[in-house]
Amino acid sequence: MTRKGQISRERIIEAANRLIYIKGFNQTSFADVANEIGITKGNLHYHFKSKDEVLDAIVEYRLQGIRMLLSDWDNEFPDAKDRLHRFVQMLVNEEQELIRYGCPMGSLNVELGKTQLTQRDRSREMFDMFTNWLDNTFKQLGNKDHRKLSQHLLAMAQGAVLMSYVYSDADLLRNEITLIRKWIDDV
Amino acid sequence: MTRKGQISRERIIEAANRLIYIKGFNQTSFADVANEIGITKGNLHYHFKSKDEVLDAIVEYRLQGIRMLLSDWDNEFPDAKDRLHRFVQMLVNEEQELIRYGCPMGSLNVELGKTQLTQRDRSREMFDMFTNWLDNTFKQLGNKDHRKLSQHLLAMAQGAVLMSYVYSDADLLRNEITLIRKWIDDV
DNA sequence: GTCTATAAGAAGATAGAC
DNA sequence: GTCTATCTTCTTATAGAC
Repeated sequence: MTRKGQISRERIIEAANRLIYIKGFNQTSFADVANEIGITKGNLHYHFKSKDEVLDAIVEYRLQGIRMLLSDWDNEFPDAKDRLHRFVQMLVNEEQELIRYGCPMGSLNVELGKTQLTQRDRSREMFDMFTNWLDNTFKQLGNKDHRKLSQHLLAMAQGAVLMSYVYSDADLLRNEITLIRKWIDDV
Repeated sequence: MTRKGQISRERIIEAANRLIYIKGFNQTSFADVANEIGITKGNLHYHFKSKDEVLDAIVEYRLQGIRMLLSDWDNEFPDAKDRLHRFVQMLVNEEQELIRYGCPMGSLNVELGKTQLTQRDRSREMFDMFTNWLDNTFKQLGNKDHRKLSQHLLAMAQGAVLMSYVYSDADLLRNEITLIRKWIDDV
């Protein structure tokens, strides 16, 4: 693949990723994505034969991002509890986007889970990545119920984001974050 | 409106409500709904001029259901804490559907919040109904932070349902329910 | 009220010129 | 690689017969 081709492909993935987060997968058309970056639908189809392939690329792109994120956290925070707090800090850093558009991972899974089961299976890997990372972190804290704890932390985070998204309410999110932090301290 | 007409309208709303829960709003077409109850698309359009009107009717239908539900709980459980536990019991009773299709209220709001803001505002009233009811219940328990507590309980419930839906995992849901119940007891 | 027929547009996808 | 043109299918919606 040529250098120019790689750049185009990357631009498509980034634009599609953003649009799908904002508008949802089924509400984002080839025309939307093509328009966004100033190419035609035909050209887009040269790079991706189907919408399904675009989704595949987006999920892979996101997985790669999560992989790097978790790797960075592992390097930066040797202490397990610090890592848990870093996880929660993500909700603070992304506050505005979370309130406006919800969790990119959660909303995509909810949407695909309804009717696109195959695609949903792939997008679930994003959850797996966080679940497994949290699982290891709780294990390192010596907790026997590490699996349950990792799922519970994810559930609290998802619930907090969903509610603050429903009500477009930053205070709601901040209050939930406080509660989650207390929970982490008490674990 | 004739008796026969009312029956048809009711049947349409119930079928559309179910399909929209299972498939999502944007993925449910007029043809789907018409097929489901054995009428034609043209006939459906006689009863509802637009898809938006169908959604309106569904939201009103659901609100009515929630209104009755909460009213029943108020009558059956004079004790505030019993009422909170009755709320959580809903997650047990609806376990299979929640795991398969998620929360009807949460998933609809997530979907509409992306691009259909007007319709989303209406569907948010379902959340308002629970929020206000829980708010009153916590107030009755004499808690100063009643608003925060009601939002937190809803957030935990939504997070629990979302995670168990993502993983199609009844055990995950049951474990979360146990934690929520403990939280209620400690409030 | 319920039907058939049809319009009008959007969407995913393909073919072929450049 | 990128474009234009076209196809097909689906979806919302309307018109008019019965």
